[in-house]
Amino acid sequence: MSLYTRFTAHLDTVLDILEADGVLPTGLNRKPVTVEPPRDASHGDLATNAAMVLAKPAGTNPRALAEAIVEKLEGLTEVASASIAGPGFINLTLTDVTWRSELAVLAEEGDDYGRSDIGQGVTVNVEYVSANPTGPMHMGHCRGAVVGDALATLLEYAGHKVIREYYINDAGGQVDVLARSAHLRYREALGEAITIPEGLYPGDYLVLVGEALMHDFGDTYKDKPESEWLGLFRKRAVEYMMILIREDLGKLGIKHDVFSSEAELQAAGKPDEAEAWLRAHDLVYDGVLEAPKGELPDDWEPVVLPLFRSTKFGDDQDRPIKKSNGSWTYFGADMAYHYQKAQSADQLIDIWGADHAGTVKRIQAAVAALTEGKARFDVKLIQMVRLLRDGEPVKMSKRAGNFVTLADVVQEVGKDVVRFTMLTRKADAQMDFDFAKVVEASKDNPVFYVQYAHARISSLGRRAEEAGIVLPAPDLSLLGTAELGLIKLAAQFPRVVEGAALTREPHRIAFYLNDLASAFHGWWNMGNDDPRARVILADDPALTSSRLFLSRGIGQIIRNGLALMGVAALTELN
RNA sequence: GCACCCGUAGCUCAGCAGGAUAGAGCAUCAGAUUCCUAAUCUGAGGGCCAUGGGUUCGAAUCCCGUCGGGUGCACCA
Repeated sequence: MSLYTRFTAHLDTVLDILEADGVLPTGLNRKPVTVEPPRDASHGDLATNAAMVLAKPAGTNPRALAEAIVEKLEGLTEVASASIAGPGFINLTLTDVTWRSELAVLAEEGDDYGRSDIGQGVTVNVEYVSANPTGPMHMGHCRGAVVGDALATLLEYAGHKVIREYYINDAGGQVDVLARSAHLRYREALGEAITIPEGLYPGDYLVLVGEALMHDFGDTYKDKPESEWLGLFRKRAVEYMMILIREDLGKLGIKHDVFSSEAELQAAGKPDEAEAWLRAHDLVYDGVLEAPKGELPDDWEPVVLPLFRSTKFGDDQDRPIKKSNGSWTYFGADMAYHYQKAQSADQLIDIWGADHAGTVKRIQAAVAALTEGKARFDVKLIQMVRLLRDGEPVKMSKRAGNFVTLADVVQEVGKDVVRFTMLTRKADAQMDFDFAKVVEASKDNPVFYVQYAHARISSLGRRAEEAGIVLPAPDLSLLGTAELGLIKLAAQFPRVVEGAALTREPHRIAFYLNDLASAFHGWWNMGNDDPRARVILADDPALTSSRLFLSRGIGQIIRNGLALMGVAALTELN
């Protein structure tokens, strides 16, 4: 239990007592009551707004209530002092012993320091990546992949059951194009000279697929009409693409639990089931869409389509679930897919590129309809990443097939750098990824800065050994003011993890680690001005041992934080 | 025309489950290196949190309008 959680419980007990004493009426809503570190450290270690938010419903004034609460809180052994400030804040200062013992807790819990059960075992399905199976992964997919994966890890750490899922879009027109492109490469593998026409995928990665297909089928389908091979080639080419994609994901350290196929979903009749249910509830009807506002497409004509009443759930327009040729729209299938996911999870999260922002409302409407409002469902939009090389945008053309692949980037800068960097911005803010900057060894680069702190800590252990200092058991009472400051920041880690999990914002971990690293570097550098402030003091094994203990604690937190981000901690820099 | 996202220091961005005097890095200026890795650190200046209202004891944070930027707008995925 984190220190903050513990004090929330303490405060709760105090409020119970005040209720029993008749100072507070029973049944007050305590939800707005918070226990947090104050922004300004001079206000103490913890602050609560309890008196302010409860005074009004209790029919008393904040100061009087605060006094009653303070009186009880002062009785706690962990509290050094409690005071009332401003409009009714209660500020607590904890004893040094309390903080020092938190350091012992950290050492004791190790890799689990920061783990919590706030998720209460609720199952969350996180669907991320879901790149079309028509080619290798490129950098456009990267950020969503990392954010989704880190979020999944974070939720697990916070006590959720997590299903990591990938939706294979293998039923649309683009996989026909893939099949035709693969067939062309197949003919090429059989010795034919080919030219790639406009509209087919030109990428080199299909050469291998063509060769594989040649091994699979010999020349059986070389000159056959499309109708004889299209379905088969589609299926086989998608399989090969998924092997490629899994490999790419593996390079980023990402492994999904479930891969769901859109084609299989349709073959199993899931969209039909969803449609039938929705029709029975008058949520699907046959109708004609209004002409789109703004510029009218050339080929627009009114047609009757089965429409889902997404307007009933806040969308601007009802949405077709089938095309005029009778096949399912992407939305029609996706709707059924989300319904299927909701069968095995309490909550759903989709990680999407921001270019799909326009379709969020309809899928949320569909989930609300099909689960009758029971499943929490969030769509997290991931903004674009601009690739730069020394400040200049990297030119890419998907049509020419020369997009920057994820594998190339991982190869160039490394998995850990890619993952960390992708988490140094809030997901819904655009970001730049500069090949030069992300590997720069300077404090401008948080990836490096955090790793450097960890490397320094690791070096301390080695140094102490080399110096041959015989270390006694650490005596935490030797740690002074500067060390306590570091401990207080370290003790916030569990709170940061909880906050990141609740708001589903994994980037908070990266920012916290940067702050922690900064505090550590500052502490370390005190040793430059004052040699007595160094960690390793050959003539003072007791102090050395205590400071090493603290350093290791900081190192532990950096490792825990990095682990949540899927990044390995470095023990030395090269 | 409509919807969504964004607007915080000169620049890049945190902070937004409402909390006290709005933070960090870069850049600028002034300092620290016989050093446990200075690949670092210390300090200073720099803000009508786009704007106008509203809710609240309290708003950068929540709600509405306006302005500015980005994205997407029929049976593409």
